[in-house]
Amino acid sequence: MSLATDGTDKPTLYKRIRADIEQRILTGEWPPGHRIPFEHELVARYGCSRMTVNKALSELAQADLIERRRRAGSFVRRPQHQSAVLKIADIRAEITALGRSYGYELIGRKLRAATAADRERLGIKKAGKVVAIACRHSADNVPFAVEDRLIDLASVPNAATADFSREPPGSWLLHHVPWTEAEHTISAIVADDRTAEALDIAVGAPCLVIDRYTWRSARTITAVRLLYPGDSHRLVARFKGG
Amino acid sequence: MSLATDGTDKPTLYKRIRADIEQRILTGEWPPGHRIPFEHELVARYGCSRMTVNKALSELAQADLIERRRRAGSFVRRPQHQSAVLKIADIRAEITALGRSYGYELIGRKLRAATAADRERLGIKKAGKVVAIACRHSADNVPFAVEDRLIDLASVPNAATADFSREPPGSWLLHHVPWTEAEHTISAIVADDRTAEALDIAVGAPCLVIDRYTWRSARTITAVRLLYPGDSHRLVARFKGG
DNA sequence: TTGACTTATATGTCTAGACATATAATCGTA
DNA sequence: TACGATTATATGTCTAGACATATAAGTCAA
Repeated sequence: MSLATDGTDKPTLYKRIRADIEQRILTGEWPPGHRIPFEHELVARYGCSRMTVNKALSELAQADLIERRRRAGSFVRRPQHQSAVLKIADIRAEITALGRSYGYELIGRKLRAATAADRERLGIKKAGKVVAIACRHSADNVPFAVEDRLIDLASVPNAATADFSREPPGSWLLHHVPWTEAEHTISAIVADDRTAEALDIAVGAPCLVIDRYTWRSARTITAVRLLYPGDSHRLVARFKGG
Repeated sequence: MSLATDGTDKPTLYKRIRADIEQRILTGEWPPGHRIPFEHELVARYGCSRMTVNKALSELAQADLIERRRRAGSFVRRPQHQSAVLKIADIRAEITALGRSYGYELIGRKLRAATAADRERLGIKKAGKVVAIACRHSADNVPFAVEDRLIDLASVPNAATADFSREPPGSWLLHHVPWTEAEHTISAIVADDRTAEALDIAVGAPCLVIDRYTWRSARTITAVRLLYPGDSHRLVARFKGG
């Protein structure tokens, strides 16, 4: 999206209009509630057609910077820092991006009929089979995160025979399931014995927890819980400019 | 964005085109890498002008569902669940939305010359004054979160005289600073004595930490740390369809 | 003052063209 | 075969219009 232009290239007109307005909003020249010039006024100012300013304003509206009201005009919105774009990177990508070596280790893997707890966790009602996987990701041979995953075999049958001893299940799924939606829940716990050992931290140390529930057009695919040492890992969410 | 339409209203054509394509992607009919029909083919299929299908495809590209390549065509992208929209609600809104009563309490407030630690935290270099605020938010009279905030008076001079004994500083800032950008960092810690007392939890209990750094066009506004009891609070981030 | 009706207007969507531009594919040459 | 030049083409942007529609504002009657 809106990159930092170095000024050498000539941006297109609608992008210039969008950037102009965005800057006035960000510097406070046009405060929240301020009415932006009407489309026909911008048409006159920039000497272009209405479709061009409309495209600029539509994108600003999509980014929640302005609100458009029929007959009334377009208005600067109040900043809503409750909505931020959170980057939850693929763990391997995250580690290699830091210039560290990625390591993966399968701890356990079971194929079983779904227990009541499994069905609860996957949000499915019918009986069926699941694959349960426990594994560990490490950076420079230091434990980075432990993963505890359930895959619904009704949705992903060939996960039954996949080899997860070398390829992480997340990566495998990414390449074998067409398109998914997901919901992430973030919380904090303290490490119990098992977790402390797996992450090589002290019992009682804080851990960041990411629970991800993934589905595809109303069918559950997988549920995964990732545990990170809480003092060394951080999630960064940047507002706007995604 | 894409709401569940009840079918009674007739969506506009470009929205229908966008929804049609989105559904084929989400159901897996068009898997990642699949080439979407060319614009001129969609023009023929829907019997509309090119600008209309272009608008639909442009929005799908903005949502990262497809990738557009000149001369080559438009292609379904691989799902990138590393990017999710995190809703960090205004605390009062979050609590009242749950049907619970919101409570606010100012714990401490100091106006001082910025210490080295203050300048570090706010990312400023010059000497100057800051306001340091500690306060607590509660739901149904149970501690919900404690807040530890620093405001840069060079950027927000009238914060020096604002009354934070009734209005939370976050809410005050929202109404007195035109527009801001922010970066959030999420981590986990265990409660120390002071935190445990403020949140009415046990020492050593897990806490979710949100550090928010807010600025406006390269000027620091405020830095805030929010501590939530880690076992009772959860952050939810939904991928796509925000 | 209040409520119902009318009107003006800014935005929402759409068209049938146009030229620009990046680049995949082809062709020609060393 | 390898590489450089050419060409074809899908997307990117833009225009000068058009009609639809929601709604703020004005009008008028109870």
